[in-house]
Amino acid sequence: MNCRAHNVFTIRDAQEYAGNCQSCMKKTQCPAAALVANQQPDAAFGTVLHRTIQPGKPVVSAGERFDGLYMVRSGFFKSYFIDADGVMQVTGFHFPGEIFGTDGIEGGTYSDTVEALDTGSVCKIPLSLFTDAPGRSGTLSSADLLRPGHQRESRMLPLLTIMSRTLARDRSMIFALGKMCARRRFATFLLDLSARMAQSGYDSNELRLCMSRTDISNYLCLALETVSRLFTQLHTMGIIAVERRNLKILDLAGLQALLHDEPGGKPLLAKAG
Amino acid sequence: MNCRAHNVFTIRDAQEYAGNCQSCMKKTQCPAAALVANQQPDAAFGTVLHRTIQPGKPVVSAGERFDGLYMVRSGFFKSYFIDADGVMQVTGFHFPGEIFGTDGIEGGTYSDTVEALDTGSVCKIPLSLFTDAPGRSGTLSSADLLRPGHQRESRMLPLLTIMSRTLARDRSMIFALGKMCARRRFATFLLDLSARMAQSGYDSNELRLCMSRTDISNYLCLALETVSRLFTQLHTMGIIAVERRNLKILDLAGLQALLHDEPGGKPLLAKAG
DNA sequence: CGCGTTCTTGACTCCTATCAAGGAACGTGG
DNA sequence: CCACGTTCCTTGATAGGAGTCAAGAACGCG
Repeated sequence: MNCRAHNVFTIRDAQEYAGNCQSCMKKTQCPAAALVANQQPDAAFGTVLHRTIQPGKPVVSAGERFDGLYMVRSGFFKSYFIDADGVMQVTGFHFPGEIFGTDGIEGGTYSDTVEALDTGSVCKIPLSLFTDAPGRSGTLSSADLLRPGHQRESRMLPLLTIMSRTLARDRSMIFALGKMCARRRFATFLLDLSARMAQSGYDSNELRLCMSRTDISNYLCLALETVSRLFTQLHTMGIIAVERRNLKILDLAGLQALLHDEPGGKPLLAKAG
Repeated sequence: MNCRAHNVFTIRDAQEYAGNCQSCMKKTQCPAAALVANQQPDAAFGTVLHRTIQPGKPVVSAGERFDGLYMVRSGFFKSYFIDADGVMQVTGFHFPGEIFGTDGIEGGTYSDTVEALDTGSVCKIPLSLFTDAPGRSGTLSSADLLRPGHQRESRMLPLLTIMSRTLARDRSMIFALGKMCARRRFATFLLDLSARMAQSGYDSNELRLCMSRTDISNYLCLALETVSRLFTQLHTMGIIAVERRNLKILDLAGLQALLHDEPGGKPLLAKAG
């Protein structure tokens, strides 16, 4: 447990290094960076570890002991779990600047395996960074929690925010799976990818799909063939241009329109009113 | 609607009363009870409010300002939201002893409407109870968070636990919607109800379905007719006995077996291996 | 070039939604 | 007590979206 932090990088083992939040490209979006900043440099807790991952290799594996959250520094990752019957479920894709690992908080072990889709790197953020008292006052008031914009010493807030965001994401996934037909689900997926690419600093119209068709179909809970057909369908419609794993959004409005018209699609079920 | 209860109840308005956690039937399962117990009686924060709800009336409505979590004291509740296109999604049912309201934490407003299925009562637990410093030390160590059994002053832990549990529940919902055929989804639903009835202190084999077939179908994202057919199907198979909203589980093993065999059902998709 | 992996395309089947109608329970008013 | 409308639920017939089976194309790699 070394912790000579800040400017000097310290080797921990062959793979892990004490990260330098000051120089990190993602420091503006990373919740850890802010917390590390106003803490004693020599504090034993709160050491952010940097690690590089080879394509196809796991960052964490399901069942491993929980030891913190992870932030994606570079590259793309997918997470999945395998249920009792051996059925795999891809639970998400992770982009630079995003956080994963919250699934390990409660049980003490991660429930998802997260692996790199290409070469990438992550920072491990110990949970203590969010929960231990900082140098100064560490207590929270509910006002802190309810006004995220407010700049107080509420170390816990980022964690709550991360979890709430995950909750919201899961909920829209439930909605997508339950109430949307295949095409609408697919359009939602593309728009989500696009928005997150933008968030991560990429061109939102120029997607490099880093995952296989199989991954996408599993994630969207559709058959592989259905996904493939949807790619060609939207291509034919002139909404996107696809060539292998490179995708261009040609008609954003058209793509968004797919979310609202029901092309005979799935259930309408109970309308409001 | 009276409120001279326990020792001294204080009137707040026509509906709300300061709850008395000491005498509450649910105090062993309620996260608030423990926290209230070791706090100054006259503290301004942390007042748990008790409220009775008429059938069909909302406890909270989507869009309302977040003002705490709720615990079900008695009765049954359903929560739902209505999306931009006016499609309703029932997001869950809540049993005595369970908590709802976490969906309001991040945005500052609730995203779900929660309404009573029959006459019931709830306690409102202010978030401050989990976040404000108690009389004594209020700081947390990660050890507290990772060892739930440990009896330390970690007020935050219950909140994290509640959120993690919600997260886990949502995830299994995603799995159910994405990877299970209608019958398996239905069996999962019944088993879940049964387990939670037991948790709430009822007979796990004798379910009084407090929600309509429409609610169930919406929740499971199936057509109303499909749900109806499933009731009769399992009835014919001798697995359950249904009469209106009263349901008896006659063959638990048989019900559980439905989870594992694939009767031609939905996708198998990517198997592990 | 052969071979494996990934992706596309086509033909067919089946689960479940949709349409349609009939029953059963409940409340209200006569 | 019975007619009555309303709501909730069941059952049947039909149709369509997406899964499955099967084969072929495109790419990457040794």
